[in-house]
Amino acid sequence: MEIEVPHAWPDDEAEALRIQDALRPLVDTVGPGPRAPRTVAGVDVAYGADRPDGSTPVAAAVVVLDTVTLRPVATATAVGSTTFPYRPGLFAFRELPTVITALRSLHHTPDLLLCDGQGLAHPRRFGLACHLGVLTGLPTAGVAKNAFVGTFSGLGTERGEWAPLLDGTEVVGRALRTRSGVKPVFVSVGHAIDLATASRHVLALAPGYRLPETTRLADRLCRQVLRG
DNA sequence: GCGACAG
DNA sequence: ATCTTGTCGC
Repeated sequence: MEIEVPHAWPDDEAEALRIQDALRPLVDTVGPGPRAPRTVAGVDVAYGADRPDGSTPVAAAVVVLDTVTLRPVATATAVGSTTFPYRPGLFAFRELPTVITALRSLHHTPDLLLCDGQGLAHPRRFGLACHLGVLTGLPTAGVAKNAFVGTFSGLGTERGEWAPLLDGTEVVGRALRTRSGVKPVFVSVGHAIDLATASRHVLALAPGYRLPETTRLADRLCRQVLRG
């Protein structure tokens, strides 16, 4: 698919913050997004050992699933390297360049993109999923294994139950139980979709494990690519 | 000032 | 994220 990147990739923190500020107003937090997506893509990145020159090997994978069969219908991968260090809140600048490369080689445009990490549940309301949504124009949502900002309480123990993720009084996402008795995942809006719709799709994509099949398959693929 | 901090 | 096999428990 075609992706226009409106900014150069920053090499320092201050520039990265400026880019987030500039792109944040472009996020569509209303949606409602696809009610019945036919395909959903999972995106993930794996890292190798830091090189002596300070760069880090990166492999990105995109796996498109048919929402009915939950089987892959298309995949794309890319390898690269990063010099941007890991900084909570600036995660996207470390991962997105290679992810964009992979997406550009994808011969299919999914109805929804699920990212590993946060969307609006971010200190400046512009997590990885928001950033990728703005760059691609596709509906996106974040599915994180841990909360970044926000707290929740009163979450039931059964699969399907959820509790709002609150940052002060603002709902920034949702703690969603995808497996009974197992730690929830943290869903937040990325772009062009609403929270309830995004959560519904995440639950449907995770019939057997805590993480949705999209991210499980993307995770497996990028690790495989990183090796050889 | 101290600790926390998506992947 | 990554370094890593078996193992305790439902």
